Amino acid sequence: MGKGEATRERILEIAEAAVLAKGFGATSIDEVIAEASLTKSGFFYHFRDKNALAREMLRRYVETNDRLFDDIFDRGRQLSDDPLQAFLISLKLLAEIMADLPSGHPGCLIASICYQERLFDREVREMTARSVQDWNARFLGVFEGIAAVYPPREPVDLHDLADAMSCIVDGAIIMSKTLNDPRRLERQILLFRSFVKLMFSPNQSPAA
Amino acid sequence: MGKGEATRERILEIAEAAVLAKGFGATSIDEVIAEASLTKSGFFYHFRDKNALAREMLRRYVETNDRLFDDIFDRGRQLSDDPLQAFLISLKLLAEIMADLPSGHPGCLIASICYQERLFDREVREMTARSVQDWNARFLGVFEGIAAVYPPREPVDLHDLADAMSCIVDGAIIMSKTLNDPRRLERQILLFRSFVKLMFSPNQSPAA
DNA sequence: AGGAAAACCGTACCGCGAGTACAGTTTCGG
DNA sequence: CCGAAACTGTACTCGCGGTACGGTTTTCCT
Repeated sequence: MGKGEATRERILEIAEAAVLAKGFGATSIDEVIAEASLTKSGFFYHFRDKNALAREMLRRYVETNDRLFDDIFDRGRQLSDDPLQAFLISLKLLAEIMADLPSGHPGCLIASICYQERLFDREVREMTARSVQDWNARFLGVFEGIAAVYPPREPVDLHDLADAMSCIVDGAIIMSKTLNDPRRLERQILLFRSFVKLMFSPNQSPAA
Repeated sequence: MGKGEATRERILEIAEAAVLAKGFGATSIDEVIAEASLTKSGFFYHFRDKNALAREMLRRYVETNDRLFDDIFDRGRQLSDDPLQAFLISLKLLAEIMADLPSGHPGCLIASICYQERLFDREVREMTARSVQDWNARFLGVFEGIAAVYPPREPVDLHDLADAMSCIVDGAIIMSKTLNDPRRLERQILLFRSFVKLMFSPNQSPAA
């Protein structure tokens, strides 16, 4: 990694934390460059404007999350051949990772951008839409695999179930941040896990 | 309603739409007053600063939502004496209302504030936390009523279930806005409805 | 009707942050 | 050691939040 690239990464990291805490519109370049020990000229050498910064931040964020999901679901499949069990394991892993974040989840950049849409150009908004759709498609694949083996107890649209994954995580992040209680995120993920388990588990009376 | 109060309402309405679309930090007072046909002096006559505006916006938003929930859950209870059925009816009503919003849900002000927390004073942040807790408590009461009659199929913490309500709505609003597809919100509410139904329905084999 | 208070308007100003322009300087890699 | 990459420094424009304050209209109450 060249020196320039390292600086870019440093800027992006600082900017992301600031944007998640205060919003994009309220994040000043002056403050970012102060923390990065850089001059304004230095900043604009790397990013032509604030929108370029947003694009790179988003690209970085999506990439990181994609890798995380890849890891988690790969591990789930490694640990069980059964698609339902594999998914339940993955969800547990996800919950653990979220619980282990030192000061809670810093926030979802897509949600942050969503609430400031008019600030960004079309390209950024298309990137957010695309990444959400990608995640939905990923989960849809998982649920289709499960449903092929275990018919759902209630009639359920697998698309909606796939969407629910992102919805719950995003919603729970907001609640965790608002109430300043990081554990809520973990608990909501585990609750969704219960739901999936209940939905696809073979129909039988509970052991007494 | 006096004339001053009407102006205040007009300002709040315009500001809310702008904040939900662009974020608080990026919403300029100049633009708000232009749309409200008001001068800067007029604005500062009503609100001492931007934080006072935020406080009033939030108060208004919470009040509106509280009334909506009151209505919906009252109607549910009117239409069925059974707590589970009443809740399922209320959720259906909620889904319908969300689906009928002409251009989709405009956004959750609490989520918007959450992603710009550092912009607001302690009072505003405490108001958001308090209102979320109130909603959670409301739903907890509902689920306790249901669980008293129908023991849940899976061991579930009713607090988590109550939290899930707000999480899903908030998350689904974000997805709806990001994908520009208002129907997702409705569908997620109905999916949660299926979950509750499945969780508390008496254990029996499905009719063949 | 009249008068006081409420609800504004106009103007002038300050400071901060985004962004531009551009010339000069350091640092790194081949 | 040379050229490109990675910056620094300075100086400027413009829009926005916010202040100050005097003047004007509108409303409401007696």
